[in-house]
Amino acid sequence: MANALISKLERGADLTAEDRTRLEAVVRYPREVGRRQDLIHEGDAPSDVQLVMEGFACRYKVLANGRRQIMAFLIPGDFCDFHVAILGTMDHAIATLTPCTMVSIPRETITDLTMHHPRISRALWWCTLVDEAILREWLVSMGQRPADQQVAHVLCELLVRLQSVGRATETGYDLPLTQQELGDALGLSVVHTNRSLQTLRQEGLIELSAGRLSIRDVARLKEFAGFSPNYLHLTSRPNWDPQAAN
Amino acid sequence: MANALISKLERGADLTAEDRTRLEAVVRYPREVGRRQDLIHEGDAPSDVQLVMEGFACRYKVLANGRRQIMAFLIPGDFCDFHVAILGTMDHAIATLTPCTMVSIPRETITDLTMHHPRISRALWWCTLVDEAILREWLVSMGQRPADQQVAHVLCELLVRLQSVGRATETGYDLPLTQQELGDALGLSVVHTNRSLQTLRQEGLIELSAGRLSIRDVARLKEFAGFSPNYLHLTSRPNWDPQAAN
DNA sequence: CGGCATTTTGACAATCGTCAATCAGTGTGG
DNA sequence: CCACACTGATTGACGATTGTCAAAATGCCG
Repeated sequence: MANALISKLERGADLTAEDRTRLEAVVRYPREVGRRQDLIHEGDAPSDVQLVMEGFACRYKVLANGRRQIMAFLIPGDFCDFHVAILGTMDHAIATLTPCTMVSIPRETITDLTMHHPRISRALWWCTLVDEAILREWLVSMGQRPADQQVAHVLCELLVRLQSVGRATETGYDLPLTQQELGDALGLSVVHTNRSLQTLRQEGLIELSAGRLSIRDVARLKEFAGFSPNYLHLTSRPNWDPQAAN
Repeated sequence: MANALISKLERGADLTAEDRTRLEAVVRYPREVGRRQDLIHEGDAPSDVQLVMEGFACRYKVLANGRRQIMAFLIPGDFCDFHVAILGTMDHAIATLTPCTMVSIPRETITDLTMHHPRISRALWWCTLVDEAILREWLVSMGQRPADQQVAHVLCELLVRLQSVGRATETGYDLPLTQQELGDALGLSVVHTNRSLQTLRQEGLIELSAGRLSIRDVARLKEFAGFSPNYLHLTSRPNWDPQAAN
């Protein structure tokens, strides 16, 4: 499977062969982490930045009342804690949802990339801003879409995101999440998440079992969800010449 | 009233006198915009970046069914569309909520600041990451907090944010939003927003009338809301020496 | 087979939305 | 000064969505 980080960054800026080589070097020493392991806790100030190369992870917060909100699904190519280099401490926790392959990048490497490699720096900015756009869309979903459309929407989003790093076919992908985890992400109870999934099945929109999602009619699912991929900014970057900026 | 942008950036990085002078120059030509004016539409690709110097604005999206979700309140010192320089097009719209004083910054100025002024660049990164943290906290609120706590939480957040740019006292501030606008931000109906505010009043936590909010017991309101300001990252930045990165 | 996590179902309750009416405040024109 | 219109806040009645609790069914793994 291709290097998900590079696939992703290529969408944010035109990298040169040298940029790619440099990035290859950065992700050279992967490590394996089991399922449901905390990677970073709230309040931590880690010195390395972690990157998901394989598997699913999530950002989450647990409230005093014990309720958990998952705020992002991290898939191959996603940074866990890029912010820490600038904000200092984590304001949320990160955990794996499945067994994952992770890479640690020293903070100095990040600083070097952002200071001396304008195309990579720009691509990293792009990643951060897309993450923010995804958060906004989740907020829209939670605020304004009924539960079944919300579920449909996140399934569409994962389809597009996983496709963009070569982890999904045209119509399906491995979805190794429990309904509890899905519900924690959508602000729904397990029971209601389950019933929403039933609706999608009964509508003939999806098949989901044993961790495998097959979308029976992608166009119809997207329409049902009100999904428009523009917020993922996968196409039509503005032209930009790093030399012109000097 | 002090320059809100500089107050804000100072929290993200140690600026030099020269940095401050440069920023002063950037925000020199303000313009006035009336209440409830669209500043940027979804799909726009503006060439300037806009900045709120005075007043309240918001990010929002309108769905096909006509429902609106406000995804951020923009207060003095906040950038409207910093992303556009890198993402190309707006994936959401921005409008004023009150009469506003705005400043336009050419995209080239932004590029110059980010490329040649490491402390300012870092401060801008800081702003983006804090915006993202605020979004995450809104997501937590919408997903896991009941309506009255949600209202209390956003009131606490605005208290702290407005204080940090000198627009709030220890216990209150001008809140020129209608309950409809508040509800659109929280994913609640007007009616339910109203009833949640009543609860807070009856609990003796706040007084709100004629656009002025007085918090009768800040500590108790924060406790009621489950508010912890850590996600705003107003204190304890990591030490960082721009020279060391070279 | 047994044990455990996960999914599914049913019954019921709580939260929240919708609709519609009323009330309060503000500004305008006569 | 008052009638009027308009916006926003508030209230009541009711219904829909979603949550909670508890139990049963299913699937997976040793």
